[in-house]
Amino acid sequence: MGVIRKTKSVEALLHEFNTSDEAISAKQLIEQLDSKFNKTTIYRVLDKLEEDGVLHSFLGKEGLKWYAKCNGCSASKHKDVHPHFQCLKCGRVDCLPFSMAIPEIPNRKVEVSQVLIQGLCEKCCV
Amino acid sequence: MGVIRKTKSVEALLHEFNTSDEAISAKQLIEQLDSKFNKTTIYRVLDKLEEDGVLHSFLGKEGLKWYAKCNGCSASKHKDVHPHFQCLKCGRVDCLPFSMAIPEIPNRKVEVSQVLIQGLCEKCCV
DNA sequence: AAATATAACGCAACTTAGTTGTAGTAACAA
DNA sequence: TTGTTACTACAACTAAGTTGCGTTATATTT
Ligand SMILES: [Mn+2]
Ligand SMILES: [Mn+2]
Ligand SMILES: [Zn+2]
Ligand SMILES: [Zn+2]
Repeated sequence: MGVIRKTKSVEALLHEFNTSDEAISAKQLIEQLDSKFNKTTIYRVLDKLEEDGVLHSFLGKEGLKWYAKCNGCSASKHKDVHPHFQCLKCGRVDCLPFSMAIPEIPNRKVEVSQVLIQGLCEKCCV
Repeated sequence: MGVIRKTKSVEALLHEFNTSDEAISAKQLIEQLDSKFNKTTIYRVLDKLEEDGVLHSFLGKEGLKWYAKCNGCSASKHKDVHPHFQCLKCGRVDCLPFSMAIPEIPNRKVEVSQVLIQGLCEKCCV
């Protein structure tokens, strides 16, 4: 962790991610914590937590930014790469606990890949 | 909604996609055709062409909307599903001509999936 | 060829996720 | 307790994309 102070907003955000296993969108966090923190603060803390390897981010269905806890990442190395799943009915998003093989592509150098699978989640399936 | 008239904007947009094999972002089309058509028109024609199975859309790196030609799709069935590649250096995007197997996920019903691979393109690789 | 119906157009105003600049405040180490 | 500066709130901004509406162009009918 680089230089990050234990401020109220940092603790509130970490609390959100520690009391849920799902991903949370920046939008949702801003709504939830609206009375307590300014949206700018939330965006900046999220940035910082990502830099420090505490969270990772990705884009969901409508191009919104989502965040989720990292497992075993650090400021210097983000190694926790995996696909994400978004429910088309309730909108919830979570990290899928496996990795997908990315094929080599002729004449191109693959560096990252992001996979977003969409469908019905456990709760909406039944 | 099959009723589409052969207007100047429709022809101009189709021309863009017929003279290039790459995907093109809405943003780029608006810039390119700025002197000829209003951006609202461009967005609406792109919508229409997608509905009609002429184009398909997806989100790129920064959440921008990209479009590319469909192969063998129709208004009733979009069957042309494949990953996309975006170059981290020049920003260009194209369709990858193969399909990726999406794993089944326990207790979930997979419906769609979008894969965006990022790295260096053919031109930027050397 | 003219009249008609309506799809498509341009424009301006709007929406909204996310960003930027800045002056004041609070965390933490000295 | 004091000093440094990371962090915060606020307001103003950015930019991709959307919406409403009066006008224009395309295709169809007469
Ligand atoms: Mn994840
Ligand atoms: Mn494609
Ligand atoms: Zn669901
Ligand atoms: Zn390139």
